[in-house]
Amino acid sequence: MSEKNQGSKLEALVSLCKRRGFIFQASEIYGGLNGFWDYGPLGAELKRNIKDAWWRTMVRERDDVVGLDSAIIQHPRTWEASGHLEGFTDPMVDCRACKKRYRADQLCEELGLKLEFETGSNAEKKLKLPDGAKCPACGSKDITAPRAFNLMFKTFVGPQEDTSTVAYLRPETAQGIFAQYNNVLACSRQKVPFGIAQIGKAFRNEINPRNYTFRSREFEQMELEFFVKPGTDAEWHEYWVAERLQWYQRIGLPEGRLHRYVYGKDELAHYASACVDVLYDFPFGTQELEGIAARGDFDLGRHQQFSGKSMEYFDQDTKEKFVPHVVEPSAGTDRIALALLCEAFHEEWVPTSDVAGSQPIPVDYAQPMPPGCETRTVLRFAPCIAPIKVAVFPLLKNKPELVSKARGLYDALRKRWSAFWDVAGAIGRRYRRQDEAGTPFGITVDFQTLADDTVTLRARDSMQQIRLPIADVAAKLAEAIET
RNA sequence: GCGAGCGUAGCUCAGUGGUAGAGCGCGACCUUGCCAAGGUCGAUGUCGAGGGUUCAAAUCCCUUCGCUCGCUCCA
Repeated sequence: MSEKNQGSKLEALVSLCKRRGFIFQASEIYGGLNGFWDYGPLGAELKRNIKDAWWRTMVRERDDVVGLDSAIIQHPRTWEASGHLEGFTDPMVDCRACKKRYRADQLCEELGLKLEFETGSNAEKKLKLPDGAKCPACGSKDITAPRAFNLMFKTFVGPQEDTSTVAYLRPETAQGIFAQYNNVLACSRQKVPFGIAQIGKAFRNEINPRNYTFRSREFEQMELEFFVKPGTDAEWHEYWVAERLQWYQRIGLPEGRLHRYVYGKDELAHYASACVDVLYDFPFGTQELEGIAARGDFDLGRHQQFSGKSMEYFDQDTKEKFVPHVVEPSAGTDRIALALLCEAFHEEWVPTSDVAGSQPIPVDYAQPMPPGCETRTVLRFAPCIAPIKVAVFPLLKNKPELVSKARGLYDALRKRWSAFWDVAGAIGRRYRRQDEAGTPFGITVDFQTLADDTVTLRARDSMQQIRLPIADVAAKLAEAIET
């Protein structure tokens, strides 16, 4: 598909997400707020399903991982220890002549110079460019003073606003895990190797949020910190990369559009021994869903240093004492939600006024629509992550016996799955509405149901119907949804 | 943050100084035996927001917010 078509595909998806209630712009009634998004009824279900799938795979189905839900606001020292307070500050300069922008430190490095501090008694140190600094592009010396960008959201604990009460909204959930490492270890009876998993909101004051929800200022992370014996980092890192790639395929992202980016030695943070990003082919480019990093003992070591509390682990078998090394698979829930939406979104040509069972064909954007066809928009979510699993319809709403029979089935199914009830309009319209919501199954109660207790089960992707006894419905759905 | 473009109904968009529109969608009712069907009726809205010019502003000017693209950034 051409770049233009990719762009219009994303536009069509954005429009559908609003129309059907997946994603809304945050604070829209006040003109919106850059970098923030709200999830509507279907989006909330979708995200919940992603998080449930992750938690099930990473925590419940494993013996060696336990969960945590730590506070968004941690002691400010946390961010000194983690390096975020310093490392998140990228001083930037602009060339007034040619309008290019640079990171001040990178600009200086390029010119073989060093960034300097303003002389003065200001409590906050101000950076300044050294003499001789010039724009590498146009050579102009008319460059703005470095401006500091702290990418952490700042707030105050308690009603007093001064430097003693400054706190930050966490830029990642990981540090809450490291800070509670000792407590979790003590209560969970886990032994190294073991992991602590957490799902939660994180906040970054991104310079320029872009690409729909891809880079947001408030977002949700799903992070595992997996603690291993020093020296076993590499094998565990490899293990988790493979595990995670498998998980993405299970929730419906095909292998062909997933990629791994292996960091070169020169790209790694100084304490890291390996890092692999899991990438997905978004319409706007191939971008990260998750980073899996082998971080050594950097995090626990730093917290040990800053808190004065020992983070050492005593291995009963070998009688060794060590600070565990950590392997960190860190995924972005909102990015995964966006990837699933992009992957699921399809437009198809379907013959009009045809009987049930007509086969849809994928839209060929290079061709005009064949005569006698119309476009069907369908979200082909994997059943396990579809916001609504099944919709139940009485064939006609003005026949009370159909309505009450269908309602009974709906009430039974909704106890187990998220289900949808719709009596309004023609049956075909109701099917198509569910196609746009990504609902994999539609069940219709008709007059034959009243006679023999069978219903039709219509599949979203093929538009095919089968007839089966009501007694078999739950098993049939479970087969598709719960595998 | 810089540059360019854009912002009108839920969605897609028309409307260049003079009574805010279309298609689709949405709601109610009727009809209707399985793929966006037909009929009748209905609601769509501070034309992104604020200010200015004008007898008169969706339209012209300024500011601001948001979106898109490019630059930059992505620890």
